[in-house]
Amino acid sequence: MGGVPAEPAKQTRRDQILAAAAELFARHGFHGVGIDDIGAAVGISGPALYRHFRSKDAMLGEMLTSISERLLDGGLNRVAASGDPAHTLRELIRWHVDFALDDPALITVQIRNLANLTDPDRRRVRALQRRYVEVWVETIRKTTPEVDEPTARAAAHAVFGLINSTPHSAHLDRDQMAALLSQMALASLSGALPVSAGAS
Amino acid sequence: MGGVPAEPAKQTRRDQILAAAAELFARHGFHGVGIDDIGAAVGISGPALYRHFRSKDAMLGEMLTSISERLLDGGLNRVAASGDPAHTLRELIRWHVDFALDDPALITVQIRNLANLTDPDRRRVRALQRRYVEVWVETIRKTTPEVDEPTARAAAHAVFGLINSTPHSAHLDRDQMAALLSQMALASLSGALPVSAGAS
DNA sequence: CGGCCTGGTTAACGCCCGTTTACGTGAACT
DNA sequence: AGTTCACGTAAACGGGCGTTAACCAGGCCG
Repeated sequence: MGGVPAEPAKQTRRDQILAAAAELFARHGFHGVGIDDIGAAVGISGPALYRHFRSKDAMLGEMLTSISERLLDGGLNRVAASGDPAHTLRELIRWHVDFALDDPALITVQIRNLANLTDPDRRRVRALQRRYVEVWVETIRKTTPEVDEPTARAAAHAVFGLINSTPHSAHLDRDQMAALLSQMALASLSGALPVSAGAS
Repeated sequence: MGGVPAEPAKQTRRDQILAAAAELFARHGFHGVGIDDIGAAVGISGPALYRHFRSKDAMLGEMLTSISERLLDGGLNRVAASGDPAHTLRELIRWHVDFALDDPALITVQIRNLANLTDPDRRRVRALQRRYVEVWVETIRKTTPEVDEPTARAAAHAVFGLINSTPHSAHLDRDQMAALLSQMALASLSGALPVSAGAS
């Protein structure tokens, strides 16, 4: 018990609110959650939130921006610390899988509530997301130079969809889930990408 | 064109409204779309919609129910008309890919707006979705009997996520997209499923 | 011709909910 | 001790929006 509760205290309230709000937004959607609900979730009631955030939209904005930044930063780090592209790709997959498994609520919110962002916030978030996608595209094309860029981009989106499916299943042990998703992601890329058949 | 416009005429208004509403819901979210917006999209204005639907929630309910029914029916048909499981699986993939590519708006709505359904509607939709997942799970387990049921279910969800990513990319030719998604889906299943490694 | 059903219209109602205001409290610093 | 500031509270405001009401045009049937 007698710990050192000094440094978490600074961030606690804001972050606590953001975490609670993320959970609620994920479950009920942005408009399905009232300001009072969010307050209640952290023990304070209603308009007290305005001591910490300018508006409800600002909460969502900050939430999605920070998610996108974290994703992008993690991706860039994996790429920077890498050897061959194949290894980098596996690292990217592992990174994204871990993220999705550790914060399913954030994933859900980011997917479902982009439309509820303020215009400038949405631009910011989209820009970050695009850069993150580019990290994947470059890595994919280094492992498999035959694929053209649009295909690589579509494949990246598909893999995101695959990994982000995690909030919908969730009835598997975390490690098993991580292994399954990683293997499927890798297989979907290495097994399908070189082939660009013309099916009609 | 002296055709036989008898039977389409009956459905037109309702379906036209549903189609327009689906497009709008997909883009702006259920609450981001006003009743007036939907009316404007089909040339009538506002409350005229109440001649065709009991409420705005009823529109969403009917929309999602019919999507789920169509998906399930299509799945059941492919399974019924099948030979070996491997072929059935490819048919299921093709079916889902075609659906997602032909109606990206419906896919988006179904993913993003489950939470906005009325409780009884949500139960109905979820029941249909579960049955659809079971169709996949059974087929998967017939092709690869070693995998346990929870894993097969998680894999099915992952494949849905992969295929349903289509609204996010969409900058590829339709046939190329179909081929890419089908190949990735198949690869993710056949390349990863037998392997159930214990990663830590 | 005259009534009825169908599918529109516009205006008004009423609620929900984000936001603002006015106010209170206790810790902290001078 | 007194001022200040961080953090809460409860009450009032105001707009947006789903829904309802009242009304109307036209096709069809008797």
